[in-house]
Amino acid sequence: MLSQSIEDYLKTIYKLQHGSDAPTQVTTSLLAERMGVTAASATNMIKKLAEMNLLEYAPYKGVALRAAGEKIALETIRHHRLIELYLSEALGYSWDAVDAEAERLEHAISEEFEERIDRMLGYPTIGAHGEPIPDKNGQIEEQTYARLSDIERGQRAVVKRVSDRDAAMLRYMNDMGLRLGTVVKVCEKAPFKGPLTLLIEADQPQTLGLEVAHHIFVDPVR
Amino acid sequence: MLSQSIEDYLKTIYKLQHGSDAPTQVTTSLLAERMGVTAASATNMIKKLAEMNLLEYAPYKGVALRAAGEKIALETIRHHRLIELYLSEALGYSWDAVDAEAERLEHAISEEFEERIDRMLGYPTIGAHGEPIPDKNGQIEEQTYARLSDIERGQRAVVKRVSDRDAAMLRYMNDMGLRLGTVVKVCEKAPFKGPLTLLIEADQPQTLGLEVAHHIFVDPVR
DNA sequence: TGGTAAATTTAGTCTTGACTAAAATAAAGT
DNA sequence: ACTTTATTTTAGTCAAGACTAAATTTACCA
Repeated sequence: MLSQSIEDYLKTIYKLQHGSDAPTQVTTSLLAERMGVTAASATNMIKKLAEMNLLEYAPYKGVALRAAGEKIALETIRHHRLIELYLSEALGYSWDAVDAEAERLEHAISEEFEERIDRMLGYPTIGAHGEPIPDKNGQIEEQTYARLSDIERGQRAVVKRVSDRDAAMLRYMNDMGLRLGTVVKVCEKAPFKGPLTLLIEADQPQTLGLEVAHHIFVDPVR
Repeated sequence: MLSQSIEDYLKTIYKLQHGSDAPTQVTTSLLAERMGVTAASATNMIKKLAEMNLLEYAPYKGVALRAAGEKIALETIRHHRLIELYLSEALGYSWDAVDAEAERLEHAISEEFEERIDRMLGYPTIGAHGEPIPDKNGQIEEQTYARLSDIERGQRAVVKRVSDRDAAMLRYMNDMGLRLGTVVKVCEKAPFKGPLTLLIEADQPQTLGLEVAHHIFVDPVR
């Protein structure tokens, strides 16, 4: 059994490599920042993971997962996303609360637990925030969506995924009435990176800062 | 936040102090054995817990929980038993599988999780194996039942609780058809600590070794 | 009551994964 | 191309919680 810490590092590296922010290289400092540790600590762990053949390490350059490391990362992500969805569907957790809870549970559950909630949820492929859930074999379908911030004025779009990085932002989006599948229409876009005005289904128009819109992924309609 | 290890020690001490096996003293070696560590390791932890005022420690004699330690123990036990019941009721876990899963989950769940499953289960007071579940304030109603091994021939009794110490034994009891609430009748008792013959409700009579019967707690009827 | 066996504690080590401070390397600007 | 700055790595610590081996205490029995 691998330590919780190792699983977390691998998961974080995977998400950095495949995230929508598309970093060229996964550097030590970036990883350290995401893990909430110092760069020195990250270097230590990187060396250990490289030693275990879980990743490719070019000192001073960055890291990349090897097949074995990616497998573990995907298993961990699968656990995380299944638990998030379960918390949301079966226990009524809100969008912004599932991540923190899943963060701890993902390291504690057995294969049996995973299988039971997977079955109970009907073998889902999309998580609570719209992320793809890797299957048991570690297969994952990474999707690429447009950002709401890039949608043209007058365009309508379906909310497909939201970033789960910031719980407060998730709560804000939730309180605005945004859900997965919600159809939104961009009514206005203020100039100079100003806020956009959004119409959510039959609701009243609301303004939304670019920063938030940047973390909402949509599929334009028509 | 206290470490997982500390919670486990406190929980184990509580169970030793209040268990049906009624040990006179909770000794270092007994605690070490239950925790699966060496006596030296147990001594270290005991000293640390005494330092934290969580328990009373008389070197070479034994330990006893102080109020603060008991509170933590009961919170941990509450988590454990709520999770066990949830796994059993909501996820279809078998009697013998809940303990191992709960053992890891109990340290990972939040207060919110606890509250949600508590509500979902209807604020239960009895756990999956018949143990009392401490309430949110750490109040617990310890019950004392007779052991099936002590029941006289011809007597009928209701299964109220089973020991959860040995998963294999739990599985065996389960496969025999024993459940909480099951009414059993002792048909025969072989001499010299021999097996007893049991009639389970409308079933065929079955023989059961004393060792197992010792771990089944019942309420005699009539 | 003294001697031995069993239980307990002490002393010292190990591993994991964090940290700080210092050294080394890479990158960027003049 | 050289210097400054930022990033990364190295070196050395620390805390938690386990371990083994040795020393100590208790308990029991002759």
